[in-house]
Amino acid sequence: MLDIRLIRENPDLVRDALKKRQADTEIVDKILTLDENRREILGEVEKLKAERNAVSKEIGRMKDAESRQEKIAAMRTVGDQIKSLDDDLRDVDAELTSTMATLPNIPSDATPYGVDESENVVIKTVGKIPEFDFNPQAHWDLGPALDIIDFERGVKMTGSRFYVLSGAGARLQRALIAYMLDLHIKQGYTEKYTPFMVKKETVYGAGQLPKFADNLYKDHEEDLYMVPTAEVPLTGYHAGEILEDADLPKAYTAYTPCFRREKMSAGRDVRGIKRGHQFDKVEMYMFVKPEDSDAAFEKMMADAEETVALLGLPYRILQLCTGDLGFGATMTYDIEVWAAGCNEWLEVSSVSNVTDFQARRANIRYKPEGSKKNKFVHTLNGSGMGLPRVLIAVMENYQQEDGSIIIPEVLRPWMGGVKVIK
RNA sequence: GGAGGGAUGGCCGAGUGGACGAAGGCGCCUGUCUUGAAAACAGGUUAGGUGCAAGCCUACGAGGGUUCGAAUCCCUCUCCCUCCGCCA
Repeated sequence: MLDIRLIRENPDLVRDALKKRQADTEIVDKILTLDENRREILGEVEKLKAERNAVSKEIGRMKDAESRQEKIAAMRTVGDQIKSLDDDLRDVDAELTSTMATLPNIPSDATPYGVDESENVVIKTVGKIPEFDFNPQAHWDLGPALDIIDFERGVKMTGSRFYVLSGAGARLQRALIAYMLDLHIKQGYTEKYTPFMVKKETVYGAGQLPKFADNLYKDHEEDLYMVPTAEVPLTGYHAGEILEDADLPKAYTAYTPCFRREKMSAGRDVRGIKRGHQFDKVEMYMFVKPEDSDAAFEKMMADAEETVALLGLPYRILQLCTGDLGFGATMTYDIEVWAAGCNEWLEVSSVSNVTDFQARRANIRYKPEGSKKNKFVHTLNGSGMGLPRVLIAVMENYQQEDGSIIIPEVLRPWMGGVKVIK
């Protein structure tokens, strides 16, 4: 959610932001009209309410029955007017809010302009793309051969794009989760275990609703949503709260499964375990003072990078351009790892500075030291990281000619002595 | 799933139709006193909207209703607690 004042006072800034995102700008005019309309009605109804309040107090003190009745009758009319204006106000308010809710955040000046993902900027590439003296296999061949990924049974039980990890495969994923959480704790994050199902308001607060309604799984009986990312419960964690200046920044990490309905046709992009409807992810999340969010962004980015670097995987960092930026983000870096069998870069992490966009929706503020006025915090989120794709990269990059997979050194503490999956 | 009880400011808690944004206490802040602190005393201490401002409006779990007027009466919902049932 953007600040209505910003839109009111600086509509061109907002229009410009929408253009950079390749989005239509007429929504701005709609908002301006609704806002003007709202304030006009508000002024009117508040004047009437002030009158009613004053006269009602008078009535309470009046002794003379006749003039008292007169006042009561007069106020009955005013009451009707108020009711009708209040109805109008509610309608305009609701429309204004729902329209505002569809407006994306304003890209940072540091975000490069671009039309779509083809214009994202590669910031750096680290590590060498491994070379094999044999033909490296993709995980969808390696996995079933080692009996660590079972596609058929996943499909049998649930449907396409579901799978079962088995034996050392399941354990390897669990090792990755434990490795990531323990590393993030060392980096200064506090671990949270959150609900995996949340209320509509919680999803809305994180900015996933209304825009991504079609991509969410929902329990209609209880009106609960399955989380599409831990970002949702971690944003909701402090929703409606006023945080203490001294308690900031707050840095959290959480492991959750993520559930996404997104319907995509079968093909290269969804092959194997690249893009299931259910996947695991470890997330980093921060609540910071506005003046600290740039530095927090750099830290989170460094933390994400360390996570992939310690695994010994070749990776590259991309800065998203304005046309590819997520709905709530002002600036985003993606980390992609090289997958030797798929022969492509896979996105495993996305780190974003959301500024006050989620905080405004979820109403998360803090009391600045020595100031009376509460301010919205800035929030940042970053994956650290998406499990299936890291699993793919480990499997494919650490494979050997006989189809076995060497376990990276950093994961061995959680592998119970297993050094090679064969 | 059934029965009952409850929800008021940072916390405790009073308030059953009229000067109540809300008594009292605790906590916190400021001042007086003090070398300093404590104590005592005095004052202050919710958030949002709107307006150039003075101010005005809104909010006592949420939403609706009754009324000239609602923390207070009525309806619906949500959450919490106790007991029964069921259950990892």
